[in-house]
Amino acid sequence: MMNDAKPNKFTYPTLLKACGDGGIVAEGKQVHCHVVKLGFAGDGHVKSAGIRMYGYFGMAADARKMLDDEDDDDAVCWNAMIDGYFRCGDVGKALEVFNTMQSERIRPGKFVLTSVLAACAHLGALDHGRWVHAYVRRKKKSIVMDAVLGTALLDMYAKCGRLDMAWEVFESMKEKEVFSWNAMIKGLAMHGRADDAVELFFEMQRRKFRPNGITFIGVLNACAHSGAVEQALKLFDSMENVYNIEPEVEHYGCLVDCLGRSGRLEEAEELVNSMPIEPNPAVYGSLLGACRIHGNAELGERIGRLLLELEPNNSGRYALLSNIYAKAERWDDVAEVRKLMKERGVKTNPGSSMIELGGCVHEFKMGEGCHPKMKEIYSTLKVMIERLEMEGYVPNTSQVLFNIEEEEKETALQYHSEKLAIAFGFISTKPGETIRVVKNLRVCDDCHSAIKLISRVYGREIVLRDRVRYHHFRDGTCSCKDFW
DNA sequence: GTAGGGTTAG
Repeated sequence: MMNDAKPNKFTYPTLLKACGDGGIVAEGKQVHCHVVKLGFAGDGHVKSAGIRMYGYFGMAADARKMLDDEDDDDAVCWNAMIDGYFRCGDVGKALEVFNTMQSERIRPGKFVLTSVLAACAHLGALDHGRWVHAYVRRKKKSIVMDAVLGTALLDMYAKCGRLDMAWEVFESMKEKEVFSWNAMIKGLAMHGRADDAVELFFEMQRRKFRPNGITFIGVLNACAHSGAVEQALKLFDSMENVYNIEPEVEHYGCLVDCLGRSGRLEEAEELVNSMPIEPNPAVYGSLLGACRIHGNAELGERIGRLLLELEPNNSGRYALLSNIYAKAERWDDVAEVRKLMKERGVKTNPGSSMIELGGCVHEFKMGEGCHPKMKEIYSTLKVMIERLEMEGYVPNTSQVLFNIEEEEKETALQYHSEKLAIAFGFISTKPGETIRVVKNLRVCDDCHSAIKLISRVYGREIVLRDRVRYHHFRDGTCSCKDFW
């Protein structure tokens, strides 16, 4: 017989997976059609591979349709769906699906729990993450804490502001891999603990783990956010000389960031011009950010104009350039950048802050009044700001039309999203309880100084994660030492 | 008998 090579249901999971990995959408859809025609769509292996493929394509709705169409689904299918929503940027949906899965009495194993922890980490959903941790502990006979699950758990704690718990998990892990060390190093870096991050970098080598390119992104990042320029230069040089790792564009970006933040703008620019690989927009972005911090309008203008052509749709770049002009009181240029943005139809990226209370994630956007307690939140905030003003706080909103690196505009009653989230935290927690907020953009100068004061005046610890790092406010100071 | 799963960075 010559029919041996005819495709059967065993062929399709591999095929779907390959389409997903290769990002070939048209082919993938076609394979899916075949699968349906041949009646294989209900098979668990086929189904999970299809869901995963659509997730990789960024087509969450199609993935969901596959999940819902046939009812033969197991944990692998659900896991593909959770991961799919995560990839598509709908992290809240990922957690929702996890709940649906459990209501259908499918028991999560280590794979699902790992995906869920990644979603919690992203959202800053500490309570959800803690629940997973408790679940893993409860089921320790059936769920083995391997390096991947442990890493996801410690990463969740670090990204949710609990560096102490991240460390505890890390230390207790019997199985560690390079990525576990990387996650812990990055966690320390995010929290501004540069010395500890570098120390751990050496410790991993004493334990015979070889740093890789990602490890270096972690340590270089740590240096950038603590002003440890010499350390960063030394580490960067050692990449090739000692570790035989060729620096990639991201590593150059870290170094440019580090030099620039520390005010060594000439060296930063020199590095951008002399680096052996083509700088990407992120590298120029670091340089532009440094120009804002240090008020260098001359360099800022050159780099800003370049970036506006490289990335005409990135609203953050316009905001940053406009900010640099505003700082130099070049108001005509500020207006021109805004006009350019309007002409090109560039949409601003709205700031949003999340706070998790009672197992529920609340999201706030500036100027948005849809939260049921919005009235109370605004009046609380008004009272708080008045109190701060008595303590010497001066709202810093007069000068710039856009805020830091970003796009938010602030008027008397339009508070930045983190202020709204914090006010909501105040009316929803007991006195003395730590307030934890996660923001999608970077924190601005004004909010930063206001929150410092809030932490002192109201005796509250406030933990704020912005787009790149943590700020622990306590007793009038911030863990970033005002260097961010 | 053959096939489908999770982590760190960007």
